[in-house]
Order: sequence, then C-alpha cells, then structure tokens
Amino acid sequence: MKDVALRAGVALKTVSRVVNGEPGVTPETASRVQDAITELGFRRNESARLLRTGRTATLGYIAENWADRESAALGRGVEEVAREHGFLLFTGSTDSDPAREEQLTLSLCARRVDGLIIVPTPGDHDYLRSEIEAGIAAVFVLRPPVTMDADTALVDEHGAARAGVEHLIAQGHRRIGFLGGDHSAYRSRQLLGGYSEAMAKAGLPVDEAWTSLTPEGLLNSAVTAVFCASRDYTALALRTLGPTGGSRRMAVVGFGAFDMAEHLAPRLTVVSYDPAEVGRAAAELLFGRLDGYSGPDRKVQIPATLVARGSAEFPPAD
Amino acid sequence: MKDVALRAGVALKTVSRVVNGEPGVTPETASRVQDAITELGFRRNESARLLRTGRTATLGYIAENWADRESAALGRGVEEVAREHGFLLFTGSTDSDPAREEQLTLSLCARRVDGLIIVPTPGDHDYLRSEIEAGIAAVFVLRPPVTMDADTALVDEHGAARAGVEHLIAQGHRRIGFLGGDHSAYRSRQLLGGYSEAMAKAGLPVDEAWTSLTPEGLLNSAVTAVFCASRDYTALALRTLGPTGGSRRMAVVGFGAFDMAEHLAPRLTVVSYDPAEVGRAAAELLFGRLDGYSGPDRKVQIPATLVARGSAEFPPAD
DNA sequence: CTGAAAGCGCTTACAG
DNA sequence: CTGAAAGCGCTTACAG
Repeated sequence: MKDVALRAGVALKTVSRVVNGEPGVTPETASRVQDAITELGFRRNESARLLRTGRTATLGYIAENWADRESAALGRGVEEVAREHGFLLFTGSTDSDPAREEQLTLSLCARRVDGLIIVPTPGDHDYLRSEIEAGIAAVFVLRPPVTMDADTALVDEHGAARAGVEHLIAQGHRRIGFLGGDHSAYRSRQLLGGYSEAMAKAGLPVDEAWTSLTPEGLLNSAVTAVFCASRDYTALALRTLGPTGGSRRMAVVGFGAFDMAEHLAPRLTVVSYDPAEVGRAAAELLFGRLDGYSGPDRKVQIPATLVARGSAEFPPAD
Repeated sequence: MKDVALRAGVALKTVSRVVNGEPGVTPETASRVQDAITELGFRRNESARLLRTGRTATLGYIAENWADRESAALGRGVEEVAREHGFLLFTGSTDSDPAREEQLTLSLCARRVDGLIIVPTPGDHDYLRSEIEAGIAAVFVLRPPVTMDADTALVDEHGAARAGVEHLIAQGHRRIGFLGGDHSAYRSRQLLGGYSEAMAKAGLPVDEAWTSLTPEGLLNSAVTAVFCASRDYTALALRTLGPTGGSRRMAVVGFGAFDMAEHLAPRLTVVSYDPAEVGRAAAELLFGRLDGYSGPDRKVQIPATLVARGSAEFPPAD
C-alpha cells in the first residue's frame, strides 16, 4: 500500500479511500491510484485491515468428525449463511475428545474469530466463559453443552422416535424394541424418551428387555419390530436379520438416512432430518448475536421426518 | 499486552518473551508477568503476531461441495496433516462454479493463507498465477487444473476401472457396458480409459452402444454386465434393474463406496478409494512446498481397491 | 478533495 | 537479564 501511494504520488490515506471505494476522491486521482495498484499487483492484506477494525469476519465450526456425513452436511449449512454475510469459515474436528475441543476452540479464539459453532464434547465448557465475556459469540449444535447455557440448535429426536414407533404401532405391532446402546448419550436419551411416550400413549407395556436389546439378541427377542437409534445400529440390525429379514421377518425403523434405503432387504423405514438445516439455524442464531441481539438464550429444534415404505413392510408375525 | 506490561512493571518485550517462552528472563520476573497475565485474562492475539511474522499458519481447502462424502472425507485428511503442523484450516465449497472458486480463493489469499488445496472447477486458473508468485502454495486434488501446472494429488481411476472390468471378465462376461454419462469430465475419461484397456487386453471387442448406455437403456442392451462410473449411476442402474437384478440379472460393478453395499440386491461389487488419503497426500505436498521444496511439480496417485462379493454375483446369462 | 500523525497488538533488531 | 524504538499493513480521527 505504501508502494502504491509512492508510485501514484499520493498519501496512504488516499489509496485506502480508493481501495475501500470511499467518496471524496477525484476520478483522476482515483484512476492514477488504480493504475499503480494493477501495475504493482497490490492486494489489500485483510488481516492487517481487520487488526485495525477489530472484527475478523471469520467463524469457526468445530465438528465431532468432519468426515461423517452429519457433521459435513451441517457444516455446509453453516457455510451458506456465513457466505451470505461475507464471512469465512474455519473448521476442525474433535473426535469427541474434550481436550481437543478446548485446544481447537482456544486457538480459534486466539485468531479472534467473531463466532463459534460447536458440537460439544462430553466435557465441561468453562474454559469458554472468559472468551464469551471477551465478546466471542458461541452457539452449540446437536447437543446442549453440560455446564453452560448458550444458544443451541438441536434436532427433535424425541419427536423422531415417537413418529417412528407410532408408525410401527399403526401397522399392528405391539411388542416393539429399542436398539440404542448407550442410554446416557444425549441423543439416545431423547430417542428413548420419544419411544416411551409413543408406547405409553398407545397403552402398550414395555418390557425392560426390549429397551436393552443387542443386535445379536434380536433373533431371540420377543419383539416383532425394532426402532434403531442410529445408522450404525440400523446397519447391525439389518446384518443380523439378513437380507430376507431373517426367520423373524422383523420390521425395522431406523433413525438416520441411508443411501439407497429403498434397495435394502428387508425394506427399511427411516426417520431422518436435514443436518444442513441445523447448520443454517445455528449460523442464524450466531449472526443474531453478532448483530446485537443480547436477550436470553434461544433454542431451535429441527424436525425429523419419517420416510415410510409401507407396502413392502413386514406386518407383525403373530 | 501493554496492560500486562504495565501491571507487571516491565517492558512490552519482556511480556513477549514470557509469552513465547524465550530464554533470558529471571524466574522471578517471569512469574510476576504470569500473574499479571492470568489476572487480566490476557490471550495473545495471534493475528497481530502473524502480521509481524509474515506467516499465518493457515491453510485453505476449497472443495466442490463440502456436504458430499468425498469432499468431506478428503478434507478430514487435510485437517489431520494441518493439525500436525499446527495449522488451522479454512474451508469453502465451489459447487463447481468457476466464479465462486475464484472469489473464494482470492478472499483466502487476501487473508494471507500460506497454502491452498483446491478441487479445481472446469474454469481456468490464471487468476492464481500472481498469488503463487506472491508466495502462496497451491495443490490441486481429484482433477488436474486445465490451464496450469502444479502439484496434484489424484485418484487412480484408470486402474480402478481396469480392475473392475477385469473382475467381470474373470467371471466370464464378454459383453460389458460402461455407464458413465459425460465422457468429457476428467473422471469419466479416466474410467473409460481403464475400461477400454481391460477390454482390449482381453481381446474383447467393444460395441459403441455399450459405452453410451443410459440407465433406462440397460434393460434392452446386449450387455450382460455393466461398470458404473459413479455412485449416482450405480444407484440409477440398481433402480432400473430392480431388487432382483431384473429379468436381465445383470452383474454390476460400481465406482465409489456404498453404505451397506452388502445388503443390496442385486449384490454389488464396488471399486473404491479412501478420500482421506488423497487429502493427506495433498497436504504433504503442500507442506513440502512450505518447507522449501522448489523442484518440479509432483503428482501423487492414490489407488482404488475392488471389494468383490464373488459368491453372490451373477454369472453371464448366456 | 487530500494528507500527516497516531494506533491496532504484536515482534524484530539493537542497546544497555 | 531487560528495555526503548521502529515496524508489520492497514484504518481512524483530525486538519487543512
């Protein structure tokens, strides 16, 4: 910039004015500056500008694992909104490790990102308090953080499981299992809540064994249908039941989208949501804060929808 | 930092020394500075430091669409290597739009990223020349750029198609189709090259109709097996052939991994590669440049492997 | 319409 | 072992 000023025979400030399109420059002077700019191949150093300005126009998105589809699609939603606002996006993965989350987050804060969108790891987030006080906005996605209140964008897992189980009940199933592994995880807990609500509403009793199923245990279980709490569990269930649904010909509803679900045997009903919507919602919350909103914490819930393949589904065997 | 210096009663430089762990500070002075740092909740502004230092310790990864699995998994590979080097990662998607690629790339350059990993759009990349001269390293992935020489990390699509077709030939197929759409796209061209080589090597003639198949045309085609050039085409083929392989009971080999490929009917053989490997390789090339390598352009090829489900496959019908 | 000065938060030489 | 000065590349007040 100094070089440009020298070459054009003007002051630094004038170059700055031209570069920023500020008024108050003779067309003549402006074009002289422009010439110098192109001749020297000058490009304004954004970092330097932002050092002076205070804002960096950057966001950080801290995912669990950027390689999984949910994280990536969510990030794409964040990116879209960031782009509309002229923001650039930093990304990183925690692999669910709290130490890694903290290290990543703090290094983004040291870079002075304006805001952070975080899939929280199980650890506490106290380390974030001082950063938030220092003016960095933070929104949590997919799970609420444990030790902290903040804006959140979540998925309506409760409603998703309820819809899935209601679908099975409508088909005549009465003994329905829940295959979900770790019930202490936030998502499993939500799904189990939805399952329980649907069963209770229909007046159906729930045997404890039905909610502590394992994939291998499916074949010897009393259930005629099963709700799977994740794509992985759905895959395991299908593997156990085999391509024809097994001797049990069990109905399967899974949480989470599958490629080519319609080509799977046994045919599968799926309850899924659009992760990009979560990302967009989170980014909107974040920009709300950056644009001055300072009210109480907000919470957005993205719904899940059921994609049924009714005609090919298994009715209860008995 | 100024505040810290004031509070600890030392000069700016001394604070800098403590923060950077440089030698030449009395333990006593150091602890006084440390106290001031924690009391004031001071965190060094990385951007300011880097403005002085010249390097930003950031990379940019410009994908086609961050939401698709290939792009995301590739990015994860880049991230891993970046992390090892203490670099942070910017990301963005082009949606294959050259204008968007240019806009994204230039704004990353304005932020003075040290390097760029780009999935090139079809457009030219002349706009990058001056940036590269200015010292920004660039590596292209998945496709070579059209108008420019640079380091590249690619997938061995040629070998992938050859392996897939050889697999079909070994099963006895002689009339094998290639379902690939736009033959002008880089990947399709490479795959078609591998297909042709395998057929030629086996002394098998290729009817022009076999390489210009459409998904709907499959049922009336003379081929007994088909190689699909992408996950999408594989899906379309399976959709057309139906869950039992259709009246044609055609053998299908597809390029690109599928969820639950083993649960698909008709059973599917897949040739796939690990996108994270491409990302890692690209990042290594990039850091090679940043670490001073200035030799001729390098090209890395990541191999693809065939995952056969031999026992369940369809032999040729005639 | 244009410019000289001070400053953003840090580091790099150089002195003491 | 410690510090005062100058500078990274830009912008923000303020004058003229």
